[in-house]
Amino acid sequence: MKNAAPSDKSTLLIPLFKLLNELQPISSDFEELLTSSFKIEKVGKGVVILKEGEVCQNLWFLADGLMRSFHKIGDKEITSRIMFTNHIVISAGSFFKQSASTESIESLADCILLTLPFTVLQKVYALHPPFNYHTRLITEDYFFKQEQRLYMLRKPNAEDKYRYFLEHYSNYLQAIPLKHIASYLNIARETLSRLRNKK
Amino acid sequence: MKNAAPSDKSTLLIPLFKLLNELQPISSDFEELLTSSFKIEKVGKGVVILKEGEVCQNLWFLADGLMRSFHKIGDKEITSRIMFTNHIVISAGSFFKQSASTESIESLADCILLTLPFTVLQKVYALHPPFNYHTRLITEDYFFKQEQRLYMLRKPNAEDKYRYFLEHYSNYLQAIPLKHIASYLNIARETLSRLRNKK
DNA sequence: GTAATTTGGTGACCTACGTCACAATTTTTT
DNA sequence: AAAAAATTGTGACGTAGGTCACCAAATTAC
Repeated sequence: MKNAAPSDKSTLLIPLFKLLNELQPISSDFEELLTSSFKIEKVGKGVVILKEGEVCQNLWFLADGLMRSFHKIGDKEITSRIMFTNHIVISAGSFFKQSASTESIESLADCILLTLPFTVLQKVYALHPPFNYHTRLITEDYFFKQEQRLYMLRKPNAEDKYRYFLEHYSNYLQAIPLKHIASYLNIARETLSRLRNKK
Repeated sequence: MKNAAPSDKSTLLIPLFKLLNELQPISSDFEELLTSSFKIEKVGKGVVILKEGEVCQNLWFLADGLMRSFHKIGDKEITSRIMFTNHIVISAGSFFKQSASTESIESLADCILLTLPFTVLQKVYALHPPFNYHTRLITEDYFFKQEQRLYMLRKPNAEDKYRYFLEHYSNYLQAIPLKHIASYLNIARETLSRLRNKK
């Protein structure tokens, strides 16, 4: 853990509050409520924060670092999402329905996480119903991104899929091990290796 | 159009209100507001209700019938979703952001639609903020279903994809032309034909 | 700084499935 | 009820990309 980034909650939450305020301004009271609802947590690289089969009891705001979600088919790991700094991390189905997760989530780098338990979030909603508006829009946005990913997976060949990745995530190319990118794009590690070197 | 189903709004909206009430009971005042916000519309088979490039200005509640969304790659149509009776029909990205749609939506059978324009929906939210709660949960649910579809597209072979379809939609098998199912599963029409007949 | 482990690159091989072409069947039109 | 159009089935064939095996390079551990 070489990370020397600022590590107090209010600082780390600035990007989240910025996002919320852009959707609809929030009061400083509510900001405080939210701040006190999150718990700060640091994890090193390669830590599994949610294991297949468990219930995803937390929502994480990834203040710094990189994560991926994956599930197993036989002894193979399929990377389903790659998640970046200042994004929300959950296993959607499991968190929303508080049911067993079909995927695991692990860190691909040292991470700073702000953890919000499901139960606490429900209290936040109860205390502050307008927050449903914010989360509705955020969920809509994540829905939209899922749709993009579905388009990607339907691309007719490996090259088009890789091109999609370049267009959307080129700034993260260095940080993510090739094998995870390949798995995310649903192509073989070797195919991606050839693709990026040839041509 | 051979459909002789009941055709008054309040009757057609019963399944929607049932869904809403299960999430959180709604007042009869609000039910009335919603009912008056929807417009009833019937379309025959093969009608395109949203064209690629247009803004998806409506949310539709599909009271009866069957629809699909698709986009073009070259001269090929890729079916992205198949939508059933009593489900909400939108082009998510386009509707949420009121931006140009990347997909078209067309009816696969005679349909009864209940149409709610985006602008009217915004007024509904304004008049009745708790409705954000309902739509948040509904969006979460659709998000979850998207996730399922992503799993499907990552299945390692055509047979597994077809099996997924059988498990989830076997009751609609007859109603949907094979070529659309194949396209939805991202496999060739011919492959699906062989799959279902052989074995 | 060296050993151990993980990750990425490259060749050889093979097969699942896409494509093309056309026939059979079903549905729609008139 | 016949004709036309759309949908599905089936064979022949080609290839993109998966798998296996192994080496090179980079990262991590000690």
